Parts: sequence; structure tokens; C-alpha cells
Amino acid sequence: MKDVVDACEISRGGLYLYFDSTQELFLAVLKKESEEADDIFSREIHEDATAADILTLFLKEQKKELLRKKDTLTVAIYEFFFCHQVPKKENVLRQQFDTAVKVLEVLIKTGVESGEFVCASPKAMARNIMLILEGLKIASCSMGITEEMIDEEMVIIMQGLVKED
Amino acid sequence: MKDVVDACEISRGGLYLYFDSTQELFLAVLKKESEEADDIFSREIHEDATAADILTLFLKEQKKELLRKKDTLTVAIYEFFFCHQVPKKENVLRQQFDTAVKVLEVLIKTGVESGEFVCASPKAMARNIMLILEGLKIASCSMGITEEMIDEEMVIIMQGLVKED
Amino acid sequence: MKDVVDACEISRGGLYLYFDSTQELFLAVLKKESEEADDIFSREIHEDATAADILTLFLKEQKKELLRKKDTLTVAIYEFFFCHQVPKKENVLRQQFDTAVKVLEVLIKTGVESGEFVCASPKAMARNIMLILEGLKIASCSMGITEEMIDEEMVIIMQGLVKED
Amino acid sequence: MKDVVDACEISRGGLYLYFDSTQELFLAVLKKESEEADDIFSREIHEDATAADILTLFLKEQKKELLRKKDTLTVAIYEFFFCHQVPKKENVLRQQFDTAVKVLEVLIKTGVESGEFVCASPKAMARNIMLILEGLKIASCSMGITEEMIDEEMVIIMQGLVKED
DNA sequence: CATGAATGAGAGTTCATTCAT
DNA sequence: GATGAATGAACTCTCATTCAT
Repeated sequence: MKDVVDACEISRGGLYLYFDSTQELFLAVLKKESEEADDIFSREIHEDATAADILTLFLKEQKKELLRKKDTLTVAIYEFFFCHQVPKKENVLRQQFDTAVKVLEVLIKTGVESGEFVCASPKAMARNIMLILEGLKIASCSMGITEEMIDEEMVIIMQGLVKED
Repeated sequence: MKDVVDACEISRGGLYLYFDSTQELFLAVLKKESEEADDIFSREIHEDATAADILTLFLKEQKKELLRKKDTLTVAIYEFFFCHQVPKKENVLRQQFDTAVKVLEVLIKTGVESGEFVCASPKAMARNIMLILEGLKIASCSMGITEEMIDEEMVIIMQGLVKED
Repeated sequence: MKDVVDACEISRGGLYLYFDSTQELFLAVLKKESEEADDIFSREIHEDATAADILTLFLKEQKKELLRKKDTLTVAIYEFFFCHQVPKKENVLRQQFDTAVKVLEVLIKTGVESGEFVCASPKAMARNIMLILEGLKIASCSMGITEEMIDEEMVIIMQGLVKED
Repeated sequence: MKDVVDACEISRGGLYLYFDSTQELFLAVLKKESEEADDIFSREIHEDATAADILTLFLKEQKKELLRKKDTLTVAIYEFFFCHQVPKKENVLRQQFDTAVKVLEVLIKTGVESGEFVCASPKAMARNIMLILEGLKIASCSMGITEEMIDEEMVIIMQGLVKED
């Protein structure tokens, strides 16, 4: 509350002109973030490129986010959903995760069809990728990670899909 | 604080005879937990079994923990290290993670030597496994997971190591 | 404040062009109410009827008001004069009370003269009636009353005046 | 809140050691007051005296309370029950009122039996007395009353019961 | 004249920490 | 050593009032 008020140079009461509660403000921030993320994602996916190219681009974008220092929003989001056990439908975190999984699934399938990827269960693999990213994210917030760690994971992800022997 | 003094049947003031702050108390709890976890882990690894057996056992143990409802300690640990950016050496979370990675690395190497596993970079793979588990853990706390999700990930982990075609 | 600007479809600032404060606005409302109440009262008193008829009519009117649910204005008026100990001359509540007492006094005297009522001290009796009504009003707002309770009191009031044995 | 904290010379937080909320504190005050009032009442009723004596004593006691200046508690009690429309059973105000009515009813009946009083409906008369007192109380808080006004009402009440002609 | 976004003091409540006993 | 009553700063939220437009 205090931080928001200070950062926005608004009065405490002024906040309530735009949001009914701090919780609502927070959810609004989440929604905004989510939409912006979707925009970036969409822009990438529209490009005329191979599945591998798109996946690489996606992972690069994720890496950039992971390296962003002092990602206090990520922390705040986690803390929010730790406490507020909202139902699946209203859980923005869950929705973002599921959406990303679906997009990745389609991407992997496309890659399999084009012969770029080898994958028995695109859906499970998509979820696996997202969980690795989630793992990196939480590791970044709670214990710190290096760029090397991220790169290594990206390599493992790509190798798991191309596995040409 | 209240929960601790209630559970320990100690006075609020009494707590400060043993710990200078709630932060220190929390770190002590973590240390204790960590030691106990190590014990369990060691016991498993001492058994006379194949690398695949041990890994399976390890993953099963992890699954059990993931399914434990209301894992408030996990949440508390995350929240603690979100706020207290302690140096690597004192970050118990990091230490536990690194220890687990090392043990897994040895295990994978053993498996590779015995011909059970195929893996170019055991260290990276070990870290990958831990990040997936971390991803599952945070997903469990913040958006909820199903047993099927866990099983699926376990399968992917094992397949990534055996990949016999 | 919010309720007023919503109901009047005026801006918050606009209100201050007509009233210096909510207090002044409230007093203006009271004054208006008081004038309207006087009008009703006058209309009744002008009718050509016996004193008993008029008193009965008056009590019936009071009963109707007492039964009006959610009488938030009454509550607001009480709360206002609880806090703002205004001098007797400016106390609208007091003025209304005194006016009503005077009117009732005249009415009782008329009744005594016509032989309808028996009353040693019309002024005290008039005040007594008003205090009973005040008691019913506050009871209605703070603890709830039934129609039976009102009727009972009305009977006692009338019996106190006619007492023919 | 602030007033209580200032008056008790206690910290804001300290209040919550004894009461879970300001509302609970308030209800506790009410209960205490109520008990003390009962004590006084009981002491009077135990005395060996005629019904008229007891009633006179009761009215004298009520007069004393009515004359107590700055009766902010009475105001606070009214305001509380204006806002908190609690069910009849939990409404302390209502309970006190009903209890007083019952006691008065018994007293009047006793007086009727002993030939001191004349009264067709002791219950209604008891309620009438209480409503007059309630009317005096609210008048005292909101518009101010004089000792003469009180005395006048007391006379009317007594005359209404003895009515010897 | 009129607006409504913005203010800021004050409300009730929580909780890690302290200190007289 | 041990207690637990007490503290006080911080939290979220409300609302009559103001002022740049």
C-alpha cells in the first residue's frame, strides 16, 4: 500500500478512486501484465518461422525475464496465490500457465509434423517445459540463478525435442 | 509467533532467550529440517540397489511430499527467502538444492557407468530434475497440481535418462 | 455525502456552493421537513371536528410514522443532536417538540372546555403525550416495536384524558 | 477507540488483550452497566416498603440518572443499536427495557392488590412508564430537559396509578 | 458556476518485540 | 531463568472537504 502510494505519488485515499481494495489493485496489475505478455507472445507466434525458431525465441524471451533483477512482482504474485487459494477459474497464475502449456503443445505438434521435433506426448512435454521455467523462476527469486544455469536448461529442453542420434 | 508459543507451550518472552528474533528461530527450524531430510536421503542411498531403483525411490519420496496437503512450511520457506536475500553460503534453500543436485549427479553418473542411463551432462541433468521438482512444488503451492501431473513429470524424467530406442 | 450527491445528481463540489458543510445541509433538510410537517398538522387542525377526533387523527398519523420501516432520517436527526449541542433556539428538534406540545395543549384545553376531556394540567399532559411518542420513536429505532405496543399506548393516552367512570 | 485508549492510558494494541474488537468492548461496558443497574434496583426492591414507596424510589433514581450531565454512554448506546440491528435476544437495550417493564408490572400488581393503585392493565401501564422514561432520556440527550419537566412527568405517572377522586 | 479527482486525518486491527516482575 | 502484559508502528480502508480545471 505505502509503496504503491509513494511510487504513484498519490494519496492513500486516492487509490480507492481506481480500485476498491488493495487486492483488486493487485489483480488489475496481474491482468495488465498478463495481457502484455500475451501481446509479446502473439507477435512472436505470428511470424513466419519454423517451430524450432519460435520455441528458441520463446525461450530467449523467458531467459530475459528470468534475468531481470529484483523481480518483486513475481514474488508478490507467488505470495498472493500462496495465501489466496482461489478456484482454478479465477487463478490468473494457473490460467497463464495453462495457456502457455497449450500454446507450447500446439508448437511442439507443429514441429513434430514438420519433422523438426520428436515427441511422443506433446502435452506432457509442454507442461514439462513450463515446469522447468517455473522452477527457474522460483529458484531465481529464492536462491538466485546464473545465466549459465538458464542456458543449460534451454539446451536440455531443445535436446529433449530434437534428439537426433 | 502466536502459533509457535502455543505449540511449544512457551512464553513469548521465553522464546527470546533461545532466539534473538523470529527470523533466527525460522532459520534454526530450517536447519533442523534440512538435517533430517539429509538423514532420510542418506539412508536411501546406502541401500544396495541399482541407480534406477534409487532414482525411482527418490522421485517417489518427492511425490509423497508434493501431495502432502497444506504444506505451510514450504510456503513459509519460500516467503522467507523472497524477502531475506541471504548470501549463497547461508541460504539453506540453496544449500539443500545444491546438495540434492550433487547427489543426483553422482547417481546419474553411476547409472551411466552401469549402462542403465544415457546422459551427456549428468550435472545439467541433475539440475534439470531438481528444477522440475521445484516447478512442481511451487505449482502445488500456488495453483494446485494433480497426481497425474506429477506422474507424467516423473515419466519424462526417467525417459530422458534411459531413452533406449 | 455520497448518498446525497448520488440522489441529487450533483457534484461533490457543487454541494459546497449551496452549503458550507454537511452539517449545514443537514440543518436545511431538517428545516424543510419541519415546515412540511407543520403544513400537515395545520391542515388537520383546521378541520371542523371535536377535540377527541383531532387527537385521534393526530395519534393515527403518529402511528403511521412509527411504523414506517427504515426511518433513517429519524436516526440521523437523533445522531445529529446527540453530537451538536445547539442552543435551544436553533435546535429544530426542540422547536418541533415544543410546537407540538403547544398545539396539543390547545387541543386538550378545547376538549376540557367542551367537556370531552378531563385534565388538570393540559400543558403537562401535552408534554406527557409527546414524551410517550418520543419514547416509542426511540424504541422503534433502537429495539424495535410492534403495532400492538403502539395501540396500547394510544389507548392509555386517550383513557388518561377521557377517564369517565 | 482513541478516547478509550487515552482515558485508560493503554496502548492501542493493549486494548485487544482484553477485548477482541471495539464492539466487544462496548458490549462489555453495557453488560457491566446493566449489572450495576440491576444491583441498585434489587437493593431497592428488597426493602420493606409499600408499592408506592418503591415506585417513588425508582422514579427518583431515574430522575437522578436523567439529570446526570454529559451522559455520553446513553448516547453511545443509542447510536450502537441504531446501527447494529441485533436480534431481540441479544439486544441488551431491549432486554433491560423488558426486564424493567416486568419488574414494574409486578410492582403495580402488588400495589393494586394492596389497594394502593388502581390499574386495569398493569403490563401496559408498566410499559407506558418505561416509554415516558425513554422519552425523557432521549429528550435529555437531544434537546435538553429541565428538572421541572421530569418532576411533572413523575407526578403524571403517580396520578395515573393512584387516581383517587 | 460547476465539476470530480484528489486529499489526509482518522478509524479498527495485527503482531514482533520488550521489560517489569 | 521465565513470564505475559504491554507496546507501537504498520496495515487497509473511509469520507468530508478542497481546488485546479
